[in-house]
Amino acid sequence: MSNIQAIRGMNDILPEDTRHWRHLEQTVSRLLASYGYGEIRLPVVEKTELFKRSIGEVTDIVEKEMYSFDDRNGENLTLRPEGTAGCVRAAIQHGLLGVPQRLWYMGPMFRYERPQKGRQRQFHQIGVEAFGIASVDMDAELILLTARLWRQLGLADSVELQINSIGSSAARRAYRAALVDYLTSHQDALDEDSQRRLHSNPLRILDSKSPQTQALLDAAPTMADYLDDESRTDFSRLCEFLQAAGLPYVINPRLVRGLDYYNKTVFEWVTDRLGSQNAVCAGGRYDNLVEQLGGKNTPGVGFAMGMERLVLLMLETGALDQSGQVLADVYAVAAGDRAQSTALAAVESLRDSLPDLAIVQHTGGGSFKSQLKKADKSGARVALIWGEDEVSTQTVTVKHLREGSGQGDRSGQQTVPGQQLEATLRAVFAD
RNA sequence: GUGGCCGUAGCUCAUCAGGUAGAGCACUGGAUUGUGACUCCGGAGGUGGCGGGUUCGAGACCCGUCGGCCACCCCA
Repeated sequence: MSNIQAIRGMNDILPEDTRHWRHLEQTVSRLLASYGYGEIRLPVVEKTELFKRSIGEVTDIVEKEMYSFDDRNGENLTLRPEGTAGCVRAAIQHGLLGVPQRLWYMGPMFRYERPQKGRQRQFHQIGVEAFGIASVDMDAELILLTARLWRQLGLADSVELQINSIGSSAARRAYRAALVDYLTSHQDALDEDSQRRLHSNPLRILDSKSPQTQALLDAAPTMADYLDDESRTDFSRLCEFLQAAGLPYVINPRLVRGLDYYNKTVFEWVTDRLGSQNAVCAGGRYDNLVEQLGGKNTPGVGFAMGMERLVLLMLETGALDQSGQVLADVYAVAAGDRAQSTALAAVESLRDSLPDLAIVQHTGGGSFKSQLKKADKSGARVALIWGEDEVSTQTVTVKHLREGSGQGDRSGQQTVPGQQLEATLRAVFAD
C-alpha cells in the first residue's frame, strides 16, 4: 500500500463515533463541575525526566513504552504516557498547591505497545486529581464520583469496584521482602514471567494471570498483614464510607498498581466485557509524588479512566443510541439559477431566526430529483423547495419527508408565502 | 518484544483442481422535462495490501514485508 496510512495504534475517530465521545465528554465535564473540580489543560509533551522520576525507572512504561525523542536543542522529550506527572508538574510550577486543589483534564496519552481490543498507542484518558487533602474522605469522594458517573452513563451494572491498600512505602518494602522470600522458596512453581518479575517487580506477580501462580499465592503472605497502622485504619474508614453510601465494592488484596508513585488506597473499576483489558478506570493515593517532583510535601489522590474503553463498553452494553445519526433537521433544495440565490439568502435568514435547527443547504447541483434524494438521505424532517414557481410567487414549498411530521397535513407538502416560512417551521419543530 | 488468525470494489463478503474476479449494500443515470423512501432497468467502481519466488499461467501455493484483529506481556 503506497498510500500514507495512520500510524499503527493511532486511530482516527470518525463522525459516527465522535458523537459518542462527545456524550462521554459532556457527561463527565458536567459531573466534575458539579463536584467543584476545575479543568486544567496540559501539554502533550514533557521532559522525559519528569516521567522517569514519577512513574518509576524500572516500570514497563518507562523502560519500553515511551515515545521519546531529542528536541532540536538536544533535550530529551516524551509524549506523555499518562497524565498525573504533568498535572503535578503544572500544579507545582504555578503554585496551585498552597490550598487544596481539585483538578481534572482530558486528552491523548501515548504508549508504545501492541494494539489490541481496548488498547492503542494513542489513547485518551480523563484524569482527576485532588491535592492537599490527606484524609480518606477525599479517596471516598473520588470513588463516589466515579460511581455516579457510571450511573449517568448507564454503565453501573457493567463495572465492579475493586479496592485495596498498598500501605506506606516502608510497609510495602517489608511486604515485598516477605513475598519475595516466600516465592523464592517456591520458584519452580512460578510461571516464566513471574520468575522474571521476582527480581524486577515482585508485587506485580500478585495479579499474574497464570492459574498455578495464583494458586501458589493463596498461601503467600498478604499485604494486609504488613500494613502500617495509619494505612490500616484509613482503609477500614474508606470501607465504612463506601458502605454508608451504599456502594458495593470488592476488596482485592492482590490489586497493585503499575506505577511506582502510589501508596495507601488503590482502586480499579473493572469489567468482563472488554476482552482481556478489564480496567476502565483506576487510581489511588500518591502522597509522596509532589515532593518527589520538587514540590512542597503535599498529599494527592487521583484516577484516570480510559475513554476508548468507556465508549467501547457503552457500545457493548447498549448504553448508547446507535441509530443512524441525523445531521439535518431541514434540507433546502433549489431548482434553477434564480431559485438558488433566493434559497441561499432565505436559508441564511432562517439561520438567524432558528439557530437551533440544523439546516443543510443543497450544494453541488444535480437534478431536482437527485436533490430531493439527498434531502431524504440526510434524515431531515422537511425539505424546503424553491423552484421557478416559488420564486415568481415569493413562496416556498415545505415538504414533509417523515411519518408523523406533517402536523396532520395529509398532502405531505404545503406551499406558503416566504414570510410565513419561519412560523411554519416553528410549528413543525414545536415538539 | 512473543504467538495465533486475517488482508479481494467505499462497506459486508463470495468464487476457484492454480487458467488474470462476482454478489448484496452504498454511489450514480433512467422509468417520472418540478418531487424523496418502495419497485424496475442501466452505469461506474478492483494492477485481489506491497515485494519477491514456484509455474506455460497465481488473488489463490511458498517466502519476505506492511497493515488489521485477538491473546501474552503491560496497562486506561
